[in-house]
Amino acid sequence: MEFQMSAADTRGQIVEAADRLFYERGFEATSFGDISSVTGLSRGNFYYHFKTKDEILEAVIERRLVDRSAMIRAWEGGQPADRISRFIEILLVNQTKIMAYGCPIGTLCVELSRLGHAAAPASVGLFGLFRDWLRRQFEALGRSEDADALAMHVLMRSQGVATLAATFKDEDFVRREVDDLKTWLAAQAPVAP
Amino acid sequence: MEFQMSAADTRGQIVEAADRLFYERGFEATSFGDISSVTGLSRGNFYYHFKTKDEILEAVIERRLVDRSAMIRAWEGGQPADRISRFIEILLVNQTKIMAYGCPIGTLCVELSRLGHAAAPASVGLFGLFRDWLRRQFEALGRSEDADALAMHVLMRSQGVATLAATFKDEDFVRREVDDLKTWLAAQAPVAP
DNA sequence: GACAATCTAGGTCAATTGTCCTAGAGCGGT
DNA sequence: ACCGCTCTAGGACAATTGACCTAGATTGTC
Repeated sequence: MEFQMSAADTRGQIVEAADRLFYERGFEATSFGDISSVTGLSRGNFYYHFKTKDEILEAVIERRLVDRSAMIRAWEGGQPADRISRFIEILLVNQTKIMAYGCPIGTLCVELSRLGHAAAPASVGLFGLFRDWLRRQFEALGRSEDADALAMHVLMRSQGVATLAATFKDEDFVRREVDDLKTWLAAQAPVAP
Repeated sequence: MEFQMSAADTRGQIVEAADRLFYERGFEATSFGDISSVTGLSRGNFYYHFKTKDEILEAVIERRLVDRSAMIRAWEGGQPADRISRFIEILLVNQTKIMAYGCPIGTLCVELSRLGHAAAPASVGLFGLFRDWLRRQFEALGRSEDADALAMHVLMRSQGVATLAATFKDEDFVRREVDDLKTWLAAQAPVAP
């Protein structure tokens, strides 16, 4: 190579490629050869930046945590119900990818949980991020009593839509369920303004 | 071996073990060595009964189709709403396994769809089985107009509950969502008897 | 009891896996 | 120009993978 990249850039490149591949193919199904092909970096180079494949997974989870935190932060404006709506609309914004690969968080959690992987709890933390945030929105909506249950309900329906979208690849279904979920949401406010 | 099993028994033993392992670990993550350990049969023996690993997968899908068809047939008694309730209650009956490995159909469909596996459409057929059956129940319930959409809605919520159950392993959540889904179901009948 | 068909065990094969090692290229400071 | 540190490439490693092969054990039929 003529020009050497800074270590941080290379590391970021690896994590970015791994993030995408872990989503599209799954963690176990993604090999170092795959990441090597995508990044153009040699396999041996990975072991300067990471000791094991599991360490790359940790970095990917951390990257997603940062990314999703920023996403949530960008939703701060507007009423609580509008913020929840933005979460629901991820299903439309990322529709193409979801129909092809499912939900990046849900699929990862199930895969890691199933294999009893050490990083499984960390991946659940990704869900926890949205769960806590949704709970706070429902609290702000005046539903402090069952805020967490409502948050789980929204997560549940998002996951269900993502799974069936990846299975049947039906755009109308996604649109319909997003509308239905929004209708449900509108009925959750205990008082009208 | 002292006693030779009939070919059908051996084949069935392989498919049964593969069915369980494909569920618990996933298709790709399950090796011939794993199936060999569980069944006590030699690796080489598999290739007398199946040409490839994909052929075992086809047999597993076929086995599940037969199994789920029988399950559905056993629900024939009672009112349409009661039958749909039995479907919903799978989440409680198989709660332990679902909390450990997710839904056997949903996880398989997503894995095969993601990898672009040739057997992906066949696995979607497993969903189709329940989808069609649920649609017929909603038609019998007097909801011919949107019967399929209602069927997909029930499937969607089941998948969502299964995914979050496998993620958070929260029994109360499952119980709560099953109750909620039944409440929703009770509100779907256009006329009371 | 002998024979042919059916079934099984175990070995071998090339390919791929995650991991490790080392030579050396690129870089910043002197 | 030199040196030491950071970074990279490419090969080697043992282990595991799905697939294939073949000798022989078991079985049913005559």
